[in-house]
Amino acid sequence: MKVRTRFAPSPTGYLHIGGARTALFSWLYAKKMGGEFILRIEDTDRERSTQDAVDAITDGMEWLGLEHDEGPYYQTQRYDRYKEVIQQLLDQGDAYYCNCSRERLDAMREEQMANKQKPKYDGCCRDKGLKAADDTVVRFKNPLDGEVVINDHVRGRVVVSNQQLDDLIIERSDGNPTYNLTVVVDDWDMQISHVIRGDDHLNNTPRQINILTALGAHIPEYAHIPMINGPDGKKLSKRHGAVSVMQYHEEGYLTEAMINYLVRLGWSYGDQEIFTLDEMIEKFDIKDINKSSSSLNVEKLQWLNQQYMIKLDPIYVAEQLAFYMLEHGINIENGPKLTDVVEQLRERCKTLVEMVESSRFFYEDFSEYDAKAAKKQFKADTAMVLAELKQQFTALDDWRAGAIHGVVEATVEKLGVGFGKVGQPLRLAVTGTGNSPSIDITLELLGKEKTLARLDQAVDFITRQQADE
RNA sequence: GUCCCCAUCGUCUAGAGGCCUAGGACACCGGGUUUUCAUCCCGGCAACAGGGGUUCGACUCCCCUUGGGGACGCCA
Repeated sequence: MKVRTRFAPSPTGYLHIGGARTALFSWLYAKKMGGEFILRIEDTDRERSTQDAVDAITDGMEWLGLEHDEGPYYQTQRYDRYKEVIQQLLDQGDAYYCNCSRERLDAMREEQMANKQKPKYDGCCRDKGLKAADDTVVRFKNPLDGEVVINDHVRGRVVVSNQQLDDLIIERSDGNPTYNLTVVVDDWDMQISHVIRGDDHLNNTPRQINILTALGAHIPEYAHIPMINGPDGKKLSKRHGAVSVMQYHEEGYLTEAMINYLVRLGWSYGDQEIFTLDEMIEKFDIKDINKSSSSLNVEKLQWLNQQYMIKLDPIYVAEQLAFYMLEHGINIENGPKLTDVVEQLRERCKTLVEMVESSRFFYEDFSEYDAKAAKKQFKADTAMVLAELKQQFTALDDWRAGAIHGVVEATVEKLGVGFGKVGQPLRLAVTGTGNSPSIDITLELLGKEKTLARLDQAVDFITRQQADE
């Protein structure tokens, strides 16, 4: 049987990190097995489903590179089919109409809780033979006894007694089908071979298997993967910051790093930490997925991101960087080539957004210096050092790192001071901060004109500073 | 409350009864390279939740306790 997996989000919000990983695992497995990956939008909750959320999810999938081979299917467009299946269930006596009021249901639940029982529908209308009416729902006749066995590929054998289950609603009084019915019908119709989903659905699985069985449908393989917790080990929530995968995009992470981080969360292949996409596809296997939930750790993501910035082709990284430059209002026409920036800064930055900020001085002038660095580097005699440097640089025609380095060294010698007395003030003067790539390369990329202007500006600044004291 | 699931360093994880003096990675702390900051290299800190079994032998198997998570909706 051909492997067909699916990702079936409900469009009620952004694509969160847990969903993204579930999608990744499904996608990887399909790719590995030469199968297909299907995208299905579960939008039967008309109150909460929005087009914006659909867009947010597809944007996230696109950013991660998780292309689907089929779909997206929308459940709201398959209502005729659900009706048909509900009718079939009704006809064969596996479903019935129920007119119990919400009040009665609520009261019953409360009483059962008070009696320390598991709340469940009591089957009140099961044998009443009610006809369809405005206030009736359709319930599935769940088997009264026996048990359902799930041979989960991650969890192993899970057994649930039918006595724990109840007759769930498959069609609301407004005629809309419910989740447990639509999933079953879709997984069946779409010939899904492996249902890979979050383990919050493990409890739904026995119900779904019962419906599938009543329908005479083939039961798919199941793999319930654990949840992802926040850095504090508690349930993921907005308080933790980045829950939406697109937020990581905004913060300057590469999709390669994100995918690599995600795949290692709950899955491993020996001691290997870094995987190319092809390696992932080759080495991924459901049986190697962990059973326990894991917590998010941004430091590791950052480390991976830097590894990828260093490892990937600078041309590619520069293309990514261009997006952030624009986003952060930097005109890249005003400075060095982005590939040069990438090559010089990738070992000093964890994210592309960081790289934007660290390279800003190449493109934009500034009027303030890093206070701490200024206090340390801009001393009374610094103006003289910088003035001397300016004079030397003005006379330099060969504006390349090697020659620039020579000038700095000559100045150090001429003034009879340590390199630190020259290099650091120079760095601060041209970048506004205490750190940058090596000073000669920094100057080469910055250009002669800007270097001279900034030396002037720094001399001015120091002179005024002296006057103030 | 009832049912289901889970449990190795702070975090991600290796470990399928002897290979474990429990390995790797991130983070952290030292040291080296680097006339800035990083990168890189070397070293260090740090875990089998607790208690019972089974076994010649348990991180590995079973049971209990504890702790965490999930489900219990005319949400998905």
